[in-house]
Amino acid sequence: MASQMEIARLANVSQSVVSRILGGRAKEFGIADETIARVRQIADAVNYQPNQAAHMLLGRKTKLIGVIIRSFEDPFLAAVLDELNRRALQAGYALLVVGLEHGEFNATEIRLLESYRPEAFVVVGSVDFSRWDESFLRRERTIIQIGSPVADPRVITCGTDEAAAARLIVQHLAALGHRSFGIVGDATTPSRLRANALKDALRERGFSVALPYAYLSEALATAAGADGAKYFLHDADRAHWPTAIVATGDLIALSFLRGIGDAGLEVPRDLSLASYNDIELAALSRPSLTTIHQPVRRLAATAMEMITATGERASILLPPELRVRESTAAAIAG
Amino acid sequence: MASQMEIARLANVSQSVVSRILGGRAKEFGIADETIARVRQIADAVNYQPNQAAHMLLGRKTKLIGVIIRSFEDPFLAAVLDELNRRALQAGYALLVVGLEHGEFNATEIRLLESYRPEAFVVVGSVDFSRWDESFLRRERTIIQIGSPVADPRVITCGTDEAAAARLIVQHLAALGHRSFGIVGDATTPSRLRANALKDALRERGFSVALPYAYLSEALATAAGADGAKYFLHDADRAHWPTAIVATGDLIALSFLRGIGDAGLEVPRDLSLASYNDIELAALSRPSLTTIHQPVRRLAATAMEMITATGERASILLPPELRVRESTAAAIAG
DNA sequence: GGATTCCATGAATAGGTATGTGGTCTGGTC
DNA sequence: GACCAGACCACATACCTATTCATGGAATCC
Repeated sequence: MASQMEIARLANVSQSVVSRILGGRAKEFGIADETIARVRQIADAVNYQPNQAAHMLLGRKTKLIGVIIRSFEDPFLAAVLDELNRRALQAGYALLVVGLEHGEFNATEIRLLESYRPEAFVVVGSVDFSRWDESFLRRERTIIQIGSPVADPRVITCGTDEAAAARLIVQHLAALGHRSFGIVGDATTPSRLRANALKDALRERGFSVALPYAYLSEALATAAGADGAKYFLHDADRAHWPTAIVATGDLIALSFLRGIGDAGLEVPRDLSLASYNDIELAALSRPSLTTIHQPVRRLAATAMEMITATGERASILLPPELRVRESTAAAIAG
Repeated sequence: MASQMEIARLANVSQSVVSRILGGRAKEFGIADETIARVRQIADAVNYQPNQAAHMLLGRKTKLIGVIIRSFEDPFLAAVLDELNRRALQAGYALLVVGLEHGEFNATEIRLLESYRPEAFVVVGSVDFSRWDESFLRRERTIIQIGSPVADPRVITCGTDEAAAARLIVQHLAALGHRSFGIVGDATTPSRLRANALKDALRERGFSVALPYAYLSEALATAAGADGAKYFLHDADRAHWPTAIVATGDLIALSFLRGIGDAGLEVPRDLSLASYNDIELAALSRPSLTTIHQPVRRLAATAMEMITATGERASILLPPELRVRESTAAAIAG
């Protein structure tokens, strides 16, 4: 709380000397050892801490990273945030965090963030940038997005290859003999992206996509899973039932699982279920989930490197990995 | 990015006029309508945003709240953070967030936060303040802790009544005929607090606590649940097995559930399981968890009110609520 | 017409830090 | 005894905004 000025008064030196000592440039300016020791000791005694406001005002680095997260409650995004936090602290950065209401752009929130002049922005999760304010995206400001890549050239993405992920899932399910597929998701951007990638992957292998079985609920996350289960269960025509369902996220899968189970169906006996993200609980549910693993640490680490690095920066796609667990099994003989 | 000075130059007025107009005090100073319009328009054109650094330097409100969270990955704490975020944005505050490594105090991290001079600190989750730096706790700075109350007079707590919660659980299990109890948790502060509260509640009702069955694993969260399951299963003396287990958190309970299930035991047939927090997935697991519900919104809202309010502030204890679900049932006849 | 009041705006300042420039000693050199 | 070189430090400034005080012109009044 004490300023350099106060310390200067107490030490009987000028503020500039204090600045040079505390800034670690004492030797460079040939300040007497005795003075250095005295100032250091006083600074310690009054619990000196640099005033970031003054730094910012001097046009120096703010050592702030603006984090815009789609949701705190999504365990995958939370894991990214956690790793981001770790890396940022190591690099001496503080995180100025804003969660998006309903995952949508909100000018007020972003402006609030901007007024603190963070050095870079990290968008955690997939969001629809097309609705975002041009003035936010336009400037030559580092914006790094972590999650499913969004096709926007103004944003540097650090994510996993969704097309490859979809192919992994489809290939796995096809190898188990599945021929009819369903998709459950919510109305968020990542869900949409994954649903599209899945349809592409299915088409690639010659499977026709029974469209009514691609269901993106208006509800969010866990509610979407329950909603999706209802949707599938209420279909009268059981003959057309898919034998495999892909959820666009583990939370959705877990809630879908519960909904399906409540109706007396069993996974994977009656239905195989795969999903995305590999949150911690995916391995702990019963049945455990076959899901696409996300390299959370590498994603966050890469994003932080991009921020601290100075040179060229380009979007990065990491290869996904499928963790096969209990929720997928051979299709029942038609 | 443009400053008031630049706008002033462009509009051919002094910076003070710009300040008065953009500060919404134009009328108060009787500035000509034409001037107001001109300045407003230019400010808009250059995308003016106030420089928080200058505000801070003027000794004004920083509009920053320092958030210290025990873990991003705990869904309960994440939910609190989410609600805190919502309320803070409404009040025009930004959140400067730091996650604690291993839930422990770290002077460097806190100092980083302090250098931005937040108006208040919110500690999300229960932490052991006794190990914290005196200089952080000493000053007359608002520090509000959300979660299981820690007995530290320097910190204002906003949490649920752990003693009452423990009584609710014990009463519920006792009513189901349970007479032998076990506790599973990890080595974190909230786990310890709850374990102690549970022991007190059991003692109150005259149940002796078989101490070996209060197991606080060194592992964290989900790992602790699996570890706890192993611990109980490896006990040779099945005769002394408790019929009801209380986990100190839903994540621990879910992982314990999986571990117990892998050994062929079924909840609640062979064992009743209760826990704390009522995270979203607690209702979606199979079996769903009987758990203490936390009034997340009220906790966060109350904390924010304490920050914005000016008068006296005192710790608040909210009454807990037990959500009875599938994981608890009548004890097997001894 | 000189004094008074109002109106619209300008100038100056504080706040904490880093840095370029100038100044004051001490001790040594011819 | 005048001069010089280091060694050590102080002064001044910029950064951006809110605010106090001051200024200038125009209109009003007796």
